[in-house]
Amino acid sequence: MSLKHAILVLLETEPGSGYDLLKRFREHMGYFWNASHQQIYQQLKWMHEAGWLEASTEPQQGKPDRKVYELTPQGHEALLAWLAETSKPEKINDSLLVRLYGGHLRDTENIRAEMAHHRTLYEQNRAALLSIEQHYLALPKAEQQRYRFPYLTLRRGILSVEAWLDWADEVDAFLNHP
Amino acid sequence: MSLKHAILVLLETEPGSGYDLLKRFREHMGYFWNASHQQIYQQLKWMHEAGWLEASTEPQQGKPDRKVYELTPQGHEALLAWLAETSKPEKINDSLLVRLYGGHLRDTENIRAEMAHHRTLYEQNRAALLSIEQHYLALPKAEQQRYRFPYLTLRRGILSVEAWLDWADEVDAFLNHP
DNA sequence: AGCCTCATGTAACGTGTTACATGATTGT
DNA sequence: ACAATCATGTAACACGTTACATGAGGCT
Repeated sequence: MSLKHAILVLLETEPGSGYDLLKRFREHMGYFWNASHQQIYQQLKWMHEAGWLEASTEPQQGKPDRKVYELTPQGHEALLAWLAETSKPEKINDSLLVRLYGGHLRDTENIRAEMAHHRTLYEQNRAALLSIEQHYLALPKAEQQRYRFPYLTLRRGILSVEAWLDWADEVDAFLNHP
Repeated sequence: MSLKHAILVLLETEPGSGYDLLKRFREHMGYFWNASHQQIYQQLKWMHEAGWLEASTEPQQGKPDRKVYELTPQGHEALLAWLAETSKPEKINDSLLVRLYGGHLRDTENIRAEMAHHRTLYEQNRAALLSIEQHYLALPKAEQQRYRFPYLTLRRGILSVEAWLDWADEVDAFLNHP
């Protein structure tokens, strides 16, 4: 619900530019957070104006300047306050399920194709997550300890994708024996 | 991503008022779609103006008038066109995971309490879904056939909640043996 | 007396998407 | 030649949330 705070969590660990954040979201949080670059720049601008972030411009050769942001004490406080809040469960709005709910209005082949397409994406996703997990499990104990919280979120990604694929098997079985 | 089309799916089966739709979302689609009454009224207004819906006012005694909507041929067409579109996987933005990712900035007790709170909600949810499933499985074959697509979405809800609870067990084990 | 359900809506704000805009460097 | 990556942003629009507003009837 709050991209602002997701950005704060990332910047707390290490300062970075909008572009850096985009990559960090994709690399480390892809299975539970998604944001476009436009939105990241908008939120950075807002937080900068609100005094949560400090910006410094790093000139580069042959590339546009990098605008590196880091937390101010106010930004740190805003993050801690948010982390202490009581959270609500996520709102789920899954259009694939709406589309399936209305399956009687569709051609079965169309549904099968849609499921197959999504399955491919989920399978690729699962492979990527499992390989990240192998990488984590190969780390020495001390390193594992450092990344224990991100690892828990990775496990969520894995269990989540596997549950989707199990469900997809059920759907396929259903479509094939109506 | 499209409340408009979720509403169209519901109204295609049976005409209804904004208030009816709110209840239908809660009763039949709660595990994959959520909308507030304000938003439903806004979208109904938009779709009425766009010619997707026709409205008729039913006066009632001692209660405000009901404004019942049903699909126009254009609305039907819009729905079929949407169902035929290629869909993208849902965007996931799960703030609980952002909060856990930043767990090193938090008190462990605080995390445990948050997890326990969410667990209670998910367990209640699971119980509700399993009871709906029992009800479905007790129906005669012909009725089961009629509700086969909604049943598939129900299965998604069940597998999804169970996967969350499995993950919560892992998190608890982790927090207790750090 | 106070809360829940029925039943509708507006206004302001916050969040997210799509399209547009620029421009150098590196790889195929 | 063409696409990708690096790096930044604005503008318009779509979608969603919170707060406000009204008013009857039933339950505890």
